[in-house]
Amino acid sequence: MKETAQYLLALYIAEQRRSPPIPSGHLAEMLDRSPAATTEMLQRLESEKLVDREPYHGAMLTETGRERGEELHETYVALSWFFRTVLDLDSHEQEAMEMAGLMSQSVAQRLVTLLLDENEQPNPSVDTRQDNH
Amino acid sequence: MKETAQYLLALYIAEQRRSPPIPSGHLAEMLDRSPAATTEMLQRLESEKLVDREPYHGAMLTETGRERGEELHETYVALSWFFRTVLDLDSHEQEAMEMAGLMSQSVAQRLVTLLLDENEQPNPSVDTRQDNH
DNA sequence: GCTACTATTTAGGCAAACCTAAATTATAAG
DNA sequence: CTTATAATTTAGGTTTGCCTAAATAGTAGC
Repeated sequence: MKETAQYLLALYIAEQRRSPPIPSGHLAEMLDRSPAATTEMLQRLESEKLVDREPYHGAMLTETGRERGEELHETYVALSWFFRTVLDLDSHEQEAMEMAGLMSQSVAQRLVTLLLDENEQPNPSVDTRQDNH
Repeated sequence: MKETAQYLLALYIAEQRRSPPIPSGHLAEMLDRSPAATTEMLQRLESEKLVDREPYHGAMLTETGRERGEELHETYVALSWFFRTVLDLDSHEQEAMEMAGLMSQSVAQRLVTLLLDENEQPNPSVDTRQDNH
């Protein structure tokens, strides 16, 4: 039941870029899964009242699903920032998406706080990149 | 095939504290799994030549298994340090064990490097704890 | 408004990990 | 040395998440 998070996050992100409902094929591509796997997972999420589905057209987050998706997105952004700025690693957005759903609430929350603090009063020594501008 | 890492790491840690072979029941307790699940996983690891098993007595890492276990342990230590010192979270060793096996090589490696750098020339502003001594 | 094409869903199967209960093996006590 | 107890393994089953192939629904061109 951990993989569900990835679909919620992908759906959340997709809904920011195009208007719902999001075709299952689009999610399948984002997550590198078969269309069939995506349909199946969306049905599971629907039964958990996290998404609304319009068969053959697409899916969209319910209110509850959007709340969860937003949390995941915050964590995802914080993780991406951490990978890029602290660990000096590019192109790790996919891993950030995967990990966002695997961390405990407390770790996720502290990580988000860390990013916010860092944006408020930047601390150059935290940014380990060679050339940060 | 991601859960296997946890057993390797637990076995690696157990082997530091007591002499091999490590009874499956001991691993089961460390990982909060049933004895049956542990036996099954050890058999799988054995078929992958990562552990040697002595039925009804216990298991020990092979050379290959120990290499992998050591990597996982480094990552685990770095993660524990990160949780405690950067995120100011205690009692997250269990989560560190779980996550150690889920991260990519590159992220794990950078995290370990970060810890080593930090030990060489400590940077107080990275340690976000209120009272660190 | 058909028809051909594309996208989605359904059907059927598989592998990884887990569990409980039953069987087996090891061990400790008398 | 035998037996009772404790630990481990085997047997049988479940859930999650994935896949391919077949069926179905939607859509665009004529």
